[in-house]
Amino acid sequence: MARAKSSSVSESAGEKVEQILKGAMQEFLAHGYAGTSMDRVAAAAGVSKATVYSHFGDKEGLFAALVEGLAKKRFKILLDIASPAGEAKIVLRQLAETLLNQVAEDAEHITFMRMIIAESGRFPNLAKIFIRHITLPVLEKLIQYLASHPELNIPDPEAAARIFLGSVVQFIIIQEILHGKEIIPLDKERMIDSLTHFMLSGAGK
Amino acid sequence: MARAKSSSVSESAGEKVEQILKGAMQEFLAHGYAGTSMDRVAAAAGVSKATVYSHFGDKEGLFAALVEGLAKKRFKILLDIASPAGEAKIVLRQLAETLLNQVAEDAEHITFMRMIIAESGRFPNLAKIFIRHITLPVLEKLIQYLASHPELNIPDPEAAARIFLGSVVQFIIIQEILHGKEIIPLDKERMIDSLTHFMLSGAGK
DNA sequence: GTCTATAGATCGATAGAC
DNA sequence: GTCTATCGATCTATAGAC
Repeated sequence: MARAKSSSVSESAGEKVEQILKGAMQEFLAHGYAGTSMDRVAAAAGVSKATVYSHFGDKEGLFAALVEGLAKKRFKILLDIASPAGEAKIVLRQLAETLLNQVAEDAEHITFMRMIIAESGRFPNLAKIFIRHITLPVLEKLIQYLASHPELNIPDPEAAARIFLGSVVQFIIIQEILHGKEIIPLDKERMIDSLTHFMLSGAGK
Repeated sequence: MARAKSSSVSESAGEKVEQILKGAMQEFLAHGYAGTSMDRVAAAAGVSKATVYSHFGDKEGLFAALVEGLAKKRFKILLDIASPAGEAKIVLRQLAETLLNQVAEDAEHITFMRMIIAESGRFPNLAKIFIRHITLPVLEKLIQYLASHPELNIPDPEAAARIFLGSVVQFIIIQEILHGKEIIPLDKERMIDSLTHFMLSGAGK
């Protein structure tokens, strides 16, 4: 019952590593990089501090490993969202809807975004991992969609995709991350309606 | 030459206070909240640590005073930008242009935005000060402008204003704060063109 | 009011036993 | 590999001299 004290078998291959990553994620998301101590990471992971150091070298190495893993996870989620099919009016509406509902309600995602921005000064490479693995693929999918539907009459698909996703993400940042919904409330549906309205404004109807 | 050792006159009313605020801003912008020590603030301000504490109580009080001051300064700058006059096409283009050029090139403003987002989890009130003093006034001016020009045929000025400013701000966040311009470069002019295109899409031309 | 000096806690990182 | 114990530095905050 109590965990094997281990002697030879070494059944716990990457077991402690995952414990550490999980505990570290918890602490970094809660307190940011500078605000997180290695003692607390070790405690949250249920291992000793020395074990943490033996696996990840130092605090920065642990943080980098953590963010890369999270970015890949988020990458998957968002790419599933952005698989377009059907009429433009419906596709665009659904994309905005899913982003606003899925992301805005996901507290961990919110906190993750906050942390990436927070540490983007000291850790530019982590921000770039985020851009490369999350922002860029979603943007590219949308650009491709807009460009392959000439009936929409969009003069610059790349810029339009930026406007579309930028509006949605910034809405989430203001309402959720910066707690703006208590000060400037605005229904998600109205954002969705207006976004699709502008995107379809050039269509022949 | 050397500063008066002071004995009675007390010419330095809020002199040290301003020194402290200046030094603190420097340190907080460079290292974030948790990453900044009161020793370094005192050193950067050229005063003793005890003096810092006597004026601002504790670290959080100092941070709050700092952010409130910055918010008011930013508020002024952005409100000057958002004073609309003239034809819609030109007014909107100029607003986007000024925001993109003025804000994107202002390293201090970039860093300030990063810090506000970074600390918005632990210090929600600071984020709210930012929203109330900066985001809200600019948003309101734009809403008022859009609403008072019915020839633009904008169905929901509040949502449209969000889209306009959200696109611009998120563009700055991705390109500048998250270092995205090295990965997804995009000319500001194309953003401006597309933004005005969408906003004017309902006008009778 | 402003300083020096320091208390008391916590930090990142490591040595050494097992 | 993983642990305990600890080092030396640094942290926030304060006491006491001037």
